[in-house]
Amino acid sequence: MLNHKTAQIKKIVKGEILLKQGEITKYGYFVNRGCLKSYAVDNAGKEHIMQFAPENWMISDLDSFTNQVPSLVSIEAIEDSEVSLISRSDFGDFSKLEKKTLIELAIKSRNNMIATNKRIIGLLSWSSEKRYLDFTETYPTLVQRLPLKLIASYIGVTPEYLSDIRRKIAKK
Amino acid sequence: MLNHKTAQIKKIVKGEILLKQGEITKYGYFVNRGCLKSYAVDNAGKEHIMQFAPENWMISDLDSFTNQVPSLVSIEAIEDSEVSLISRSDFGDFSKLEKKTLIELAIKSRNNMIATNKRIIGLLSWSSEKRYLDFTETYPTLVQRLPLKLIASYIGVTPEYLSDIRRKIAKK
DNA sequence: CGATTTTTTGAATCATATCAACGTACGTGG
DNA sequence: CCACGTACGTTGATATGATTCAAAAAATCG
Repeated sequence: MLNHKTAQIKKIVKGEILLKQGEITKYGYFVNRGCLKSYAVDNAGKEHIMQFAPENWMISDLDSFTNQVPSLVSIEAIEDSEVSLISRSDFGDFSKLEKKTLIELAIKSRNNMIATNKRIIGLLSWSSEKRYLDFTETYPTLVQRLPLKLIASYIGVTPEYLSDIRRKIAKK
Repeated sequence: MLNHKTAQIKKIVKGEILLKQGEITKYGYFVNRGCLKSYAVDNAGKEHIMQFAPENWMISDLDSFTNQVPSLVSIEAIEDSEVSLISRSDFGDFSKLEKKTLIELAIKSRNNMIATNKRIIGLLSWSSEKRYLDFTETYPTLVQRLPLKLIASYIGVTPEYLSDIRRKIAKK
């Protein structure tokens, strides 16, 4: 979809921060290697993960990228990674894109929207155990790859409680 | 964006159900008049509202519409309404759409995605009071128009608890 | 008006968070 | 290859935000 050949590439180490909550972002990031996360920090200083982006995923604060407003999230590498930078000049104005690109974009957006809608339904109406089980089914490779505390943050519970959930599941 | 002039129109009364959770949907709905909701019912029989769709909004289960899988939500009129039906033959295949339509779609999808992302951040990291206050700022007209219990369901609390929240806010 | 729905109130209970302590695994430098 | 430090995971005790249930009060509607 994006012209990765000409895109600017950046290598980052685990822990490196590409965007800080409250800043206005210039870029979206396409992950070539490694894994990033986007997360919001609440008033109590706790981190809540919005998205994981392993290989071939894009990550950004879409509102900040599109409308140049302060970002609601920070973006940070959770592994040593390599990303392609997506700039507003390449991608901010849809009318410059080819029809073929727009169709690809529409399909990806739709799939993304479906997954995101499901996440909202899960947060509203599923038990935390069910949210965890759904995560393991939807992202089996991430379950292996990520520490428990990050998964806990993504599904909306504390690490301690996810530990309880796992124990209860194991007992069955 | 959609060809509303030729679209099939349907009038429905308050309480009428256009899609039942678990069914495969044929249509998306564009609301000309009135207001609909989409909602999931959990194991305990409780209703959780995914989306409100007042005038000029579209509502559907996108996964069910696109992939012909069972819907995770039901769609129901919360006021007497009039909707235009959007069918898969009109809208299922992006390559049939004109470039201009694709651009409009991309913009609407992006705005929708921004709002949806914000909702997830809210559910993960905001207090229920903050979620309510954000709702009143984001959808001031709906606050007037909708009963408290529906707003409670949307922000993810019980009506009783939203009543408490309102009292606490009023005291300040 | 009366009937139905919505909102409020209060008490008991539950799911999950918090905090602190301990055990475990891991990675890096010596 | 070992030892140490740091990050991660588990456990249990206690605290809290939110739900549940029941009932009364208020608003809405035919």
